[in-house]
Amino acid sequence: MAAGRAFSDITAFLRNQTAPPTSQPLDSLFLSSSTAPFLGSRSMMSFEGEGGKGCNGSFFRAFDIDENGDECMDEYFHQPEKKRRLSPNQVQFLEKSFEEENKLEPERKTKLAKDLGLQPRQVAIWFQNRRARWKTKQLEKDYEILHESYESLKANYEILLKEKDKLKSEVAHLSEKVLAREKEEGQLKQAESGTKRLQEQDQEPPQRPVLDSVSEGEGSKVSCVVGGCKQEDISSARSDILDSDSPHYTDGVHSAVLEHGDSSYVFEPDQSDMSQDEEDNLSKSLYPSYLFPKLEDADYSDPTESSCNFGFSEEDHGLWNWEY
DNA sequence: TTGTGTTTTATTGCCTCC
DNA sequence: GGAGGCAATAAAACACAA
Repeated sequence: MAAGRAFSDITAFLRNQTAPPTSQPLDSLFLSSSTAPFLGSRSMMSFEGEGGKGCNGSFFRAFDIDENGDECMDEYFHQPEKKRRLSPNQVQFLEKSFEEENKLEPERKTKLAKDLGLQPRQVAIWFQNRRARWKTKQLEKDYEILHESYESLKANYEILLKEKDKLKSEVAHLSEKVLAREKEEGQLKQAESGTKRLQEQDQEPPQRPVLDSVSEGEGSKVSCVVGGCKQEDISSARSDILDSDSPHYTDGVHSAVLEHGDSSYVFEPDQSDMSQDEEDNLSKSLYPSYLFPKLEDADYSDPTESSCNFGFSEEDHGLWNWEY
């Protein structure tokens, strides 16, 4: 490498240049305290001569001219201090060293300074600034990672928020249906009690035991009046009423709900206006276990025996067991 | 060429550690 | 108390558009 060769040649040259007796006063300047103007950086000009844009070659010119007299050199070294950038080769060398270890022990500092023809303080400053740049970069990286993580969490949060809203509106919709059902049941009971009263009025005075009339074959309607209504009669009556405006009530699910008689347990998704996909989605999104703890407590082992099966078929029960 | 923004080198002041 | 590290800052060097 020509540049590398030039670099080592110039380094050697510089090391020699600081030695001559004529530069003896300069050495004392180079070794001056940190508070004094630092002139050691002038040695760097030689590196910039390899192609550095900032090079004005004044160092060498100064020495060339120096042969003609001391005034020129004095003039050069008394001009205001100017910063000199390190050459690409010096920077490369320092970078490699930094990669190995970003802290600088005194021995390493001295060695680096010697190898590069720099003042140990310059090497220390370079490492100091390099650590600062590394820290800044690291902070930027950390920020980037955190930002990505934040964006991801935000996206998830928004999805969950939408899902929550959807569930909320479904719950509201279903609550409305439950209320409507309760209202219908109330009307039904009113109608039944009205019928009872009418039938009681039609009865003869209770001179004979009621059971006699049964034995006389009055029919099941009479026995219903005395012993309380038979379940099937009531159920069929309810079905008659409800079926008139709710055709889908005739399926097993809804009739079972009615048989249970406790409307507070009624939970009936109206799937009549949904496609199969929507039903599937609803099944997964609508019935998370935490929403309906009562259902969680119910025994689904035998839907026909359980008083808390809510009229759902066995395949329906599967919907309640999915993990949210 | 010049104005302006960025990068690099160097200083200063403060803090911690031995 | 001195050495060394760090943050903040100054200032020179550099890049680049107009």
